[in-house]
Formats: sequence, structure tokens, C-alpha cells
Amino acid sequence: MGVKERRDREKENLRQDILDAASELFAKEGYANVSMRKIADKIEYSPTTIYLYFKDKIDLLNQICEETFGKLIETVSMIEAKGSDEPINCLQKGMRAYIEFGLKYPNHYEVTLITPIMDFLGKELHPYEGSSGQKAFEYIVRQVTGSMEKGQIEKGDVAAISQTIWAAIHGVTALLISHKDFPFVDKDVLIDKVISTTIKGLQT
Amino acid sequence: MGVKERRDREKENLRQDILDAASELFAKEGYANVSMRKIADKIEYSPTTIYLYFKDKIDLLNQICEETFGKLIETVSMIEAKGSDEPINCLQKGMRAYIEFGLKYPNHYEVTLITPIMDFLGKELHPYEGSSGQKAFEYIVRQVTGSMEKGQIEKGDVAAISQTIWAAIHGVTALLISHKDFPFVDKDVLIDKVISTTIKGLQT
DNA sequence: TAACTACACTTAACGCTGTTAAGTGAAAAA
DNA sequence: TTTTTCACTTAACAGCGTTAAGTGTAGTTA
Repeated sequence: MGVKERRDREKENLRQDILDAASELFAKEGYANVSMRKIADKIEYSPTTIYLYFKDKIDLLNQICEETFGKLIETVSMIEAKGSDEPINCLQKGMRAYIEFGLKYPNHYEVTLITPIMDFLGKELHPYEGSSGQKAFEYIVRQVTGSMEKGQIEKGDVAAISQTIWAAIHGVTALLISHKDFPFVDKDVLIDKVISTTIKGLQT
Repeated sequence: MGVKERRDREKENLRQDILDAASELFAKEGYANVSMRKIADKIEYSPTTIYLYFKDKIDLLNQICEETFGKLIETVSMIEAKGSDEPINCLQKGMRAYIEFGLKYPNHYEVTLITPIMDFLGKELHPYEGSSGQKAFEYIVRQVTGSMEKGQIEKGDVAAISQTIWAAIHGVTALLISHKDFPFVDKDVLIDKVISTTIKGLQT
């Protein structure tokens, strides 16, 4: 009587096929340049089939991004899990991992963290609460707290400091992704400078 | 025989009307949510008339942004022109002016500096060369050079340091504009922290 | 004054877009 | 064997940016 089970499996397979096709297209051509019809063509189904699996285009995007950002969480979690490093070093390595992640998946980074996709009322369409983005930010908060307790950075408002760090790493990531025509200095030099300046600015 | 002159004047008036209408709509609803037909409705002309004055929608946007960013140049130029301040203070004030400008014109900031509007080949559609954006960046370079000469910040790669500063101020501006749902600390506290951390991180 | 020309502007249309409502056909259940 | 279920498709809607062709009026010329 495994009929339902088989059907569920088939549905899940198609769901994942759609996700994979969309992910590849979004990453290659950017969210705005990919139409539902293009995704449908790729998986050889009609465009409307996608709507049986995802609410709309933005829902498709959100689910892909959650999947992708899961990888960032994994990376930073590994830094932390080694347990051998001082919080200040975890923080530094986390900052680098964040930027490198953004540059590795520029289109995913773009759609989740750069491009503000708002509805007509100005409300964010991929909310922060419970997202992988939140988990990534919590990593920063944890390292800041730890560094502060060990006297490696100045004592102060943990939230404000964490957000300052986020601003720095988001700033450089976003600029490098969005302004390809700008004559940046060597990418690694710039990233190093951003990280070291921020850390130094926060030290006691 | 002022016929041609009058016609030129009328053309220029309509051009400015289009620019004003589009600017207001872009600022209020965001570039993506404003259609050529909406702009046309507002000025009570047919949509195609706009194409007699502007190449396409992105051209309209670029011209508006140049106009708006001219105001930022004016602001930072005034800081510099007073001549009484040390370069490090000019730099600090310039950073604040930049962020406040972005928050005052979030939609203009968004379309020019946050959202990367690329064509299908990934080339930027509003280029940097000769833009007001370039002039604004040159202001930073000037203050960094000045501060360095006076020993107010560490000696080093002027371009790398200038870009680090840009990353910091762009980062906080972009985050505040794009992630309205995020539980930021008080806006002014965060801005202060970003500026002070960056300056401190660069000091000797 | 009448015909002609220039040209600012409009109408109609093309090929896209995201999305929905209605319809189809095959497999499972009765 | 009939009925029901339901995954999927077809057709359509209303919108988009943009272009080609057409129109009407103001200015120029005869």
C-alpha cells in the first residue's frame, strides 16, 4: 500500500528539481533575469506547475536562499566548533568566511542581502526572523560577547558592536559584488584592510 | 523669430517635468514599482512621449540620480570649503554626510549604489566614470591623503584605505535602507559606532 | 490665403512578465 | 467498471518596456 509514499516521493523529487533548476538559473543570470517560464522550460514542465509547489517567485527564491545560507552557517559553525581559537580569532575568521561566502555565491548574496525586495507597502519580502541570516548574525553576537568577556575588545553595547561588524563586512561584500566596474584595489588586500581596520577599531 | 527658442524652451520644460515626475515616483515607490505608463499618467502625456526625451527607463534613472547626487557633492564640498577643519574631521563629517544623504534619499541611494542593475552580460548599466559617485569618492581620497600627510591616520595605501572607508559607510547605509525589519540599535548610535570604529581603526 | 512641411505627440502593437481559472487525462479507489 | 482524485496543462488576464506607424497642428513657403 505504498502508493501514497511513492507519490510523496515523486512530489518531493519534482520539488527539488524545480529548486535546483531555479537555483542554477538565479545564480547564473540573476533573479530578475530569470522568468518562471525559463525555469519551467529547464525542467520540461509547464510554468504553472511551479505554482503547485511554490507560492510565487519570491517564495522560490527564499527557499533557495535558506538552502544556500545553510552552507554559511555550517562554515562558521566549524570555525567555532574547533574550540581551539580565541573568540577574537573566531570573529576574524567568521568575518572572512562571510565575505568569501558572499563572493562565492554573489547572486544568492545579492538577492538575500543586497537587493531589498519590498512589496508596495515597503515591507520586506524575505523576513529576518528565523532565517539563516539570523543564525549567521547570532554567530557574530556570540563571538563579540566572548571577545568582550576576555578583554579582547572594548566593553560596550554588544548589539551595536555586532551590527558595526556586520556593516563592515556587508559593505565590502556588497560593493565588490555590485560595482564590478569600480577600480578596486586587489580584492584580498581590500578584504584584509576592512577586517583589520574593524578589529583594530574595536580593540581596547 | 524666437520660434525655435520658444520650442526649445518648451521641450526643456517637458523634459524637466518628466524628470520631476519620475523622480518623485521613484523616490516614493521605488524604481521597480514605477512603470513608464505611471510616469506618463502623472504628466498627462502618452507613455511613448517619454522616449522622445530619454533613451529608456534606465537612462531616466541615471539622469535623476546624477541630479540627486549633485546635492551630496555640494554638501561635502561645503565641509571642505570652510577650510577651518583638520582633514580627519572633514573625513569624519564627510562620512556622516554620506550616510545621512543615503538615508534621506533611500530610493535614489538604492538604485544608484545598492541595487546592481546589470544587463544580461553582467555589465553595470550606470557606469562610474565621470559620475557624481566618482566625485564623492574623490572627496574621501582627498581627506585620506590630507589626514595621512598630517599624521592623523596611519600611512599606507590611500586607495585601499579610502575603499575601506567607503565599505564601512556604504555598509551601514545599505543595511539601514534594505533591512527595515532587522532589529537595529538606535540608528544614530549605530552610525556613530561605525564612524568611530573606522576612524579609530585607521589611526596611528 | 492655400498648399506644404516639420515635428511633437499618440495609437496600436509586439513579445515579454507573474499569476490565476478552468480543463484534461490517467491512475487509484470503489 | 464506474467513480473519484489529483498532478499537470492550456488559455487567459493584466501588466510591463519598447518600437513602428500614424495624426494633427503650428510654422513656412508660394
